Amino acid sequence: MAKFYVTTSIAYTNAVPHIGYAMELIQGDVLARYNRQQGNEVWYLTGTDEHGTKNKQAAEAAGKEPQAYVDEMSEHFKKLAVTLDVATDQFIRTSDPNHKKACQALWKACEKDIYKADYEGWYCVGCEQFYTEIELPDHICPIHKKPLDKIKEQNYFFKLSAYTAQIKELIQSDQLLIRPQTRKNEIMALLERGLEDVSISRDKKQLTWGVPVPGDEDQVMYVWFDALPNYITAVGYPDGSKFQKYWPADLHIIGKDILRFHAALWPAMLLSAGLSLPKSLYVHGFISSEGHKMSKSLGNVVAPGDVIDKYGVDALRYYLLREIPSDGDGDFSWARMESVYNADLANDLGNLVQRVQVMFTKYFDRVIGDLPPHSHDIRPYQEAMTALRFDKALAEVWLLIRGLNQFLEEEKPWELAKGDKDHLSEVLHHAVSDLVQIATLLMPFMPKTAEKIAQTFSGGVARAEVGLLFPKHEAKTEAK
RNA sequence: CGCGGGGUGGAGCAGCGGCAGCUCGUGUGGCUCAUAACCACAAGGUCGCAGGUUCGAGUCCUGCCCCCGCAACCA
Repeated sequence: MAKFYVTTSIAYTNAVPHIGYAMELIQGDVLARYNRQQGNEVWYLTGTDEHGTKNKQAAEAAGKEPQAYVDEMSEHFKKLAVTLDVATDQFIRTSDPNHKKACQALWKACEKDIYKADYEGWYCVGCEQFYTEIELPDHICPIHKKPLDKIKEQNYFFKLSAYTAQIKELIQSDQLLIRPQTRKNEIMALLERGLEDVSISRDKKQLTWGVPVPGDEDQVMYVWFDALPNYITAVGYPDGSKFQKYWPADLHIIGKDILRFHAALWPAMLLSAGLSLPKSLYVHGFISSEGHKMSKSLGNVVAPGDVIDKYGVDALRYYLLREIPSDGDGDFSWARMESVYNADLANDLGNLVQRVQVMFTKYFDRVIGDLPPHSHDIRPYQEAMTALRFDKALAEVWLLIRGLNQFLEEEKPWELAKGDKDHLSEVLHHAVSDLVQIATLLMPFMPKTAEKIAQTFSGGVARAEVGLLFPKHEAKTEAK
């Protein structure tokens, strides 16, 4: 039995969860469930990133103490996972005392690559944050409309530059596998230019809400140096037994915006500390809404809960996994959601399950009995899963679903029912066998739906009481 | 010359050197087991523009136009 340790990125708690984080959680869940199904020993980790200036500001804006604020925000993310039917094994919070202690241990393990130097930057007192020359060339804070101060302070730096060659080699050779390929290319281009040392701490005057640098009370860790280690502190770094068992992670699921942290800084930290590197990164894209970047001012931000209320959890999962390309950016639109729900879920799949169930009920008084073996070659599905192409895997399942609808059309069981009962039985048993196989393939993607299909034909009996999988949406609206 | 993604029938996408394909929508027909569902057929594309390579180019090369992200603490 192999182990499979998969993580999502940890969500930043300065805002409520949106659909992008939901997608990441769901993608992780698909892989976790798929691996459990294969008999692997899975550890699926997610959590929240709770330190840093922005969290502190968000807390102040909400009139709360930072800890109270992140406690509350973290709950939103935990609840989202439950709502989405995402079965995580662990939820880590970077404000956990254990995490902080382990971060400090990692800092010490990296100490040979840490040195003190002057950091100079443009600082906004209002934001409590540094901006780069490139971000704000005019040195005016866009939020506070005030000139930035040029501040010079002593910080700790990490010798990231020293690891450029080594990391380049590890990524090039796929020892640290980055998928999709285009993201690997992107990071290789960055490595080609060379990595620069990075500041990994802030003066406590600028950043109070974070993990103290061990042995220096005046300095607090830069949030990434505290966030990235969650993947090892969660499982018990430095000396927990789970750490021995699960590290290195098999896969980190991340968004494209944080690729460089995971493909450069994180590996360098691990190398410095003498630890193994994660085996692979999977980088998903962004979701736009109605063709535009989601933004509050445009009013097109999609809350996962709204979609679930209208269409149900599995429909949201299906949309995010099938309609958003697994290797790039995608778009969410309500019209498309409606279309996908009706066409793929209600008409193709839901109706198919229903018609087979009804025929057993009508023609055989519900009795199914034993089933013939599954008949379909699922290698294309498996290949898509291995390649992390959730969209393609689902497309393969839908080929089976459409194929079964066609099969019924060709065999015309409703006509066989008038005479050839033997052949009728054969045809319908084949149909149920197919549906059970389809349910198995769908399980990682839509666990509730898969379960319902299995139940509909469980115990050798067709069970009408399980009900429709995806009631037509018009009906649902009228019922409200 | 900052980096990257993209422009293919009404809509959303696949194809990435060899007869332009899929889903939705539309039209016609079939069927009646089914959630007015399912199945078949059809209409609809000078594959962003201009050059080039090739026996042959959405597919490779060059230039241009247009959209969309990112630019080192927004998944």
